Amino acid sequence: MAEARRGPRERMVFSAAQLIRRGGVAAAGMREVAAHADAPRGSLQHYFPGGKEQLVNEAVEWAGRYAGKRVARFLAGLEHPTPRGLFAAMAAQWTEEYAADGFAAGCPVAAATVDCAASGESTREAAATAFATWRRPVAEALADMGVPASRADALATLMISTLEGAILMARAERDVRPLTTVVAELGPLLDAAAGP
Amino acid sequence: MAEARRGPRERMVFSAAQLIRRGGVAAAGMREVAAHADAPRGSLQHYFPGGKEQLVNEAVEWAGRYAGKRVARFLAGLEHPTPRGLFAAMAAQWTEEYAADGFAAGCPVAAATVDCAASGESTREAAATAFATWRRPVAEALADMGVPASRADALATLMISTLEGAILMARAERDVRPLTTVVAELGPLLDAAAGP
DNA sequence: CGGCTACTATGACCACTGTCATAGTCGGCC
DNA sequence: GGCCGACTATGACAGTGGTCATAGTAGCCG
Repeated sequence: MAEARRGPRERMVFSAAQLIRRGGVAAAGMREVAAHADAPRGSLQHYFPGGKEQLVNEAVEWAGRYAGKRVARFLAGLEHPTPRGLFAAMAAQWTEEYAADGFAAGCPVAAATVDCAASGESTREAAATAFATWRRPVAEALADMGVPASRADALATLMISTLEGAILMARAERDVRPLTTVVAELGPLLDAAAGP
Repeated sequence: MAEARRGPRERMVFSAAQLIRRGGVAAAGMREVAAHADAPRGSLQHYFPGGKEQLVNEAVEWAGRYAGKRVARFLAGLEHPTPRGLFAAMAAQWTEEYAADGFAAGCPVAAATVDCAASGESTREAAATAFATWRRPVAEALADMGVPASRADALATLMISTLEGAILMARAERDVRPLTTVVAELGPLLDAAAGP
């Protein structure tokens, strides 16, 4: 965090994602986004002529790219890459954040899906794109670890689904238990899929 | 659905849950809830003096009880109860709804968690209670199927987490693929936990 | 009948939201 | 300098949200 060396436009997208993470799309007001990004309010209509919908969509897509890139970082941090290790690292990012900063925030893609899947078609598409952007590197990593290509994508879907749900339950319970539990329970299945 | 033989109070709680399911808590206006429930607007402040927060909390708790009771129904519908069969039935409820009515709605507990976990402490507690109310019968069912007591609760957490995440992805993609995928992938693990 | 309680009806209030219109500033480039 | 584009600043607007205040109705009880 704490990169002040970005243009105001990117900062606003980032701030939008942060605020959406906390209270959903409706709770992330345009004025608040500008304030959080230390950006002038007048710039919103300049950079995002499509209005809030455009800003939200870019925030969701940004989150998808961020999650996708994190996969490579997680893999680099594992000396002995296994499916279970990757999943544990993905979950650990959340347990660490929750331990450090509390349970205020969740996944912005999930929030946008909940708030906009029925009303905002473009935002729903952005969320679908974000999930795909996230799932692809996971599936590729699984394939590299020996998971048959036919199952890699399915297991990536399983991992992301389970992680998203565990994030939800963890926030509701204010406890990382769901996150640690799903890692422990899903681990053997994931490693078994990577072959002998 | 379509039980008009309930009191206005219960109808409003039900309608609130329905509207929260679609667009989140913020999108479910009080006036809209009353209209959806065919209930007088003036009754809102009479039955829910605690305001919207109380109404939302009751809707979330109602959803938790509903989900918990569904578990018994699913079990009754399985002639040969297995963990996988239960999970498949839970997911099938969603695939069937999505096939019949489209992907407009998700889980109200998830929506309330996303929108209120950071801002509304009482709603967060209601969501935690709802998840617990849902998880308990699942864990008990698993235990009855032969899953060791020590693992039953963990597997129930895994099932609910995975289902919630798959619901999210399915709505985003407008495709039941995530739901069917997680059932197929998680099934063997669940059945293996039920013993030989 | 009077009186009481449960419930309904309706309008007003205030805080906000996203969006727009308009004007202003700054910096480079001819 | 003069011009022009990019960006900023600010106030207004129309709409909507939840909530409150007040008044009204229905039905039962005595």
